[in-house]
Amino acid sequence: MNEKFYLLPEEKQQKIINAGFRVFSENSYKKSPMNEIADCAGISKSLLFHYFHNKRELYLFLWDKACKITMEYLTGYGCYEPTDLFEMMERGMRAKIRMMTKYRSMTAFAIKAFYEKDPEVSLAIHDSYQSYFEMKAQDALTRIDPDDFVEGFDLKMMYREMYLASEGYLWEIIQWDGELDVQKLERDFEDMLKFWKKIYLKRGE
Amino acid sequence: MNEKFYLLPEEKQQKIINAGFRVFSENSYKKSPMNEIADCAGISKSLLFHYFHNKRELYLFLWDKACKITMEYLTGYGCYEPTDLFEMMERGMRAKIRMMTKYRSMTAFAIKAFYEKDPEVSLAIHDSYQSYFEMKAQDALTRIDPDDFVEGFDLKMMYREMYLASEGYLWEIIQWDGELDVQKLERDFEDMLKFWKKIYLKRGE
DNA sequence: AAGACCATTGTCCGTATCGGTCAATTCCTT
DNA sequence: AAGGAATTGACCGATACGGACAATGGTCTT
Repeated sequence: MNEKFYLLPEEKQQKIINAGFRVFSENSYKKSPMNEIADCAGISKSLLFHYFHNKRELYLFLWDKACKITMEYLTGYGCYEPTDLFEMMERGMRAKIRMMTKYRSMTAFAIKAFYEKDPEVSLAIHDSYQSYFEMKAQDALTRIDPDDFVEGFDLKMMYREMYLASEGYLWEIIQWDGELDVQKLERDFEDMLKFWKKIYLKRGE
Repeated sequence: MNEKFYLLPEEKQQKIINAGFRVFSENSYKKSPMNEIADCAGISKSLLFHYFHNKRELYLFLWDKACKITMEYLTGYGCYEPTDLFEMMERGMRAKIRMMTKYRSMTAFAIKAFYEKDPEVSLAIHDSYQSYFEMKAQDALTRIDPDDFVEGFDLKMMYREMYLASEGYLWEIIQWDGELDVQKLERDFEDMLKFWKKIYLKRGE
């Protein structure tokens, strides 16, 4: 890509990036016209091609951007610091909610890109994904002390339960296309957490 | 549409219909080429236009088909008969799982169609949706006897919890693009239900 | 065998859109 | 005014689009 892109005023960069997220999140890679992206960013197609030499380059740049931002959020909210399970879920969810409200189309884009099948980009996406996230996950269950929980049920089941509910929650948010109320979302999720603690934990809190 | 379509052997009808579901579920209405649908159904574009005089007609036909099948499943599995809440959730989920495995792309299509914004079809979709489903829902919570549940927590919260987890579950299924194992899915969900009963119900079962 | 009927297809059309190029224009700085 | 950078409009060849229509080929009847 053309390094001069970074010399643009922040605001203009953002506008272009967001336009890319928007269009690519609504269509497959192949059916996302550069034209539309340029229009959506308020610039000419020519200028877009001036900064990104071709479509693939722009797409991969956006993917990388999305990964970096996600990474920032997750670490910024302490999701990778060792704590107990609920604390981790809360941090993770808070990070995701914030991210989704501030960069909604980016989140949608990231999901779609992850499942993109076009051979022109799919391989690069997957490779990049591995190097970003894959090793970081899955250590959630290891830092659990089973003695904290009420007896007689499957811990994995509980984790899966919570995981699915969170996913359903995020899915609900993504679909909704009105204005998002961060505070309300966070309150909602806190309620869910409280509810879980009450039910799953011995001490109830 | 051309009524002769119904005279085709069932198998061929299905192939065309499924092709439609596939393509329309993967792209927006505008960016779903009739060409692609015909190819996917193994017939010529001309023949497709022979049965459905234009794109809009095919799209709306598919939507109607999806609604009808959904309706059949829901009633067929007794989802509208009055029972207790868990029984209802189980029936509903069983219906949805069966439907998603047998008509996966149809389900994806229905979701996408519901959110379609193209003015050429969006209005018709929404009107139709209302006449199909909207009045039927929301009576789930009314047939609950609060005495059955453990005390001290919000019933609505619980319902929301379960609803979200189910949605997350379905979302997971939709994304997965390998072969689906119905039995495993149903076992999974039954486990979730058992888990819920154990936690939420006084009697534990 | 001839014709009638009908599902199915190939071909064509006019238009629109695609990714991408490039010369021209505008804008800013000195 | 001049030079360089930012930005654009016009253009290209290719292709894809929805849709129309005449031709093909098979099957049944007579």
